Amino acid sequence: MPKKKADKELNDRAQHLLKVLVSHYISEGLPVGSKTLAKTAQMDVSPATVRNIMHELEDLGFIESPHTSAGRVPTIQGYRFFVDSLVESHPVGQKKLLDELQSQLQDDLNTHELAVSVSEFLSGVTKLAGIVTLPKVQKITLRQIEFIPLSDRRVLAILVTNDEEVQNRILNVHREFNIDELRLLSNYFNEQFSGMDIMHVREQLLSQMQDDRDGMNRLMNVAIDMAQSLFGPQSHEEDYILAGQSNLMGTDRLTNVDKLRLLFDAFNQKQEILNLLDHCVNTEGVQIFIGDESGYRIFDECSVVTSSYSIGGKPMGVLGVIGPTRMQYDRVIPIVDVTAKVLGAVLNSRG
Amino acid sequence: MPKKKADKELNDRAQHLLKVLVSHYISEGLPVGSKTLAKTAQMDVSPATVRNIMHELEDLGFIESPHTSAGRVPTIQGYRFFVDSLVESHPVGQKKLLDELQSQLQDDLNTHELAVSVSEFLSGVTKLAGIVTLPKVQKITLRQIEFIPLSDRRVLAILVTNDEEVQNRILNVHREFNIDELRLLSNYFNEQFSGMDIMHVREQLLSQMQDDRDGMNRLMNVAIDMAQSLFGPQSHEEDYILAGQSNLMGTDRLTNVDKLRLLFDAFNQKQEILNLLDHCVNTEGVQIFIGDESGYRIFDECSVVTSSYSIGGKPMGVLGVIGPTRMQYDRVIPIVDVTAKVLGAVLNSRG
DNA sequence: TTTAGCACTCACCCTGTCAGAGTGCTAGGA
DNA sequence: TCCTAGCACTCTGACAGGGTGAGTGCTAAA
Repeated sequence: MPKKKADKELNDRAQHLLKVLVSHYISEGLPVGSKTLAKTAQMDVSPATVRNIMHELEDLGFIESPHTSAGRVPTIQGYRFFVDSLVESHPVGQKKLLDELQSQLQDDLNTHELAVSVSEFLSGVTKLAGIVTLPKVQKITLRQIEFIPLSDRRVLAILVTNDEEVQNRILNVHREFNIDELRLLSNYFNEQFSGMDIMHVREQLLSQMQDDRDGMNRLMNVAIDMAQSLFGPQSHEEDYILAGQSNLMGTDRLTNVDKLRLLFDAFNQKQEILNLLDHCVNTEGVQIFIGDESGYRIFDECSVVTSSYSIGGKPMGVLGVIGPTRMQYDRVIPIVDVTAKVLGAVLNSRG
Repeated sequence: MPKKKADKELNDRAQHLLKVLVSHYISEGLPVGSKTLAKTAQMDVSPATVRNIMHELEDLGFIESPHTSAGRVPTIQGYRFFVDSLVESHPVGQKKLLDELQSQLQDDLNTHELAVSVSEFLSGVTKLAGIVTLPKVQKITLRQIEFIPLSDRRVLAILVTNDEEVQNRILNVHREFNIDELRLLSNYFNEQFSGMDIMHVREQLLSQMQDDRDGMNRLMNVAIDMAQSLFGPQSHEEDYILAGQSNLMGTDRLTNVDKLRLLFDAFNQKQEILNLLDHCVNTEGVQIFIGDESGYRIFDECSVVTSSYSIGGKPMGVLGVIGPTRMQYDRVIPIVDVTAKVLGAVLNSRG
């Protein structure tokens, strides 16, 4: 039985102390000293012993002292250990939580409104910033299409997809079309493609393009011309819903105005945040980025807790919360987890 | 010639000193003392004289001292005087500004995108928060309408109005309609009402309701049923566009986290801000609220500079900036003014 | 009416002191 | 070999005291 400390391993006692320390620091926000820790840990060891162990923990990089004679504070690695050791720690209260969320999600919300509700729920219940990406609907079923002529060789296309979602796009076309031509065209589209997956529509139209175009009727030619821009990849104007940003103000060391400002600017520009969230979408379960683990400097002092939600077993989007590194992970993690499942369920039930 | 000071009036010298004091405070951010003021004002008077006048100004409530021996700081009333005395002060640089703005406003922006651009322009050029309300289009011309059946006795109505704006509404109807019925209905609507003002459509339909319904055909009856919910007052989901909120962080005394937080919460809830902006919409020219003049506590430490913009001579919306009380009014006011005019012009040119 | 001078008042900065908390180290005990 | 008690040391934060500088109010003279 090798009692000699393995360089990267912690014995049970050290692990326990580390957990207690992180937990204590999270709740109090002050560096934790050996005396306090010895008392809190309920282990019947003296502060001196605790000091020795803390020294070890510091050597291993789990904790650090802000200065010579303050207590110790968890490092990112320390938080990481703490978080990883939280396995289904607080499943309590989830039932109540679930009810609360369900009651907020009324039936007649569209997807966007649903995301807003969920984001506000997350932010409200965690007192952090909530974030919900709109579902990346990969399977878009075309239901109906209408064309309306605008001035200047532009045509407004209205796509009704997936029962209730409506998309409007303006197409620049090479000549004027009158109403009757466009009606013919929309009839053609609706007859040929209604109920089909939008990707299929595109592929089909494009493959026909390979064939001899002269052999086709005029309508078909126009349809092909339009297909590219009509069914091409779309850019949502709003890709995620953020709520409760102001909860991040004045929390902890985020009082630092410059940091906060960077963060808020990032929220507005969205791109960096989206990159991070995109990475999460295909990961099962709750994912946690602590401090700069995310690889984005903006989140230096923050942690991001996310979970992807699924429709029909396929992950379609991400939700989560953003808060200071020193957040109540034991509470937040199950909340994010359950919320993702509820949102998935709601979206599923709509077929 | 009454040289005795009228209780509420300031002689030229005092006015000048007040202006210089405010201006100096705005640029430096520090309380202004008598010596500094005497030097800056270029009036060839001694600091002692200046002190006497400052005392007067303090009695009249234009300035105040933060504590016994700091210089003086403008009160809200002082700012108000300063601002009111700025008549067309800095018309310079407007040409350049105008060009810059024009170049940013590309032709193919829809109204929403236009508002975003303008808001970002305002925030970028003033380094404050920019705000633009979406035009309150009172004259909505119906161009085309389509109905699409959804499940559960619901019908999706798509209204194309004013050439390019598209609105989607879900109607709860009393029975199922099939596609053909709905097509008949939309044909009826399009034939009868296309090109008409939407208010007229509603009135006309409602007035017909007074008549004997039994005497009408079935289609007409359905149309009347739908009219109420279809053409009723709508609620925009996004009523104004805010940009550069983060510019408000760390400015001056807004470092106060709680204040800032209140402000950001107000931005999110929108209602209070909208109330304020609504008051401005029917006012000609630039309007300025300094500190709590707006009547909203959230803006205690802020000033709001707005101007309404018009389409066809009728004010349709409001734009402006929000910043700390100590902002460069002489620069900001003409910017807001010109921007409103440009936006109006752009919207007008679209007919 | 203006100016110069003077005494006074604060806010701010720097310094020193002190208590409290926490540590590292060492020596003794289990 | 591990744990513990004790001791000396360090650092922070709060507090008090003194000096400085900017600014004021008042008064008396020009």
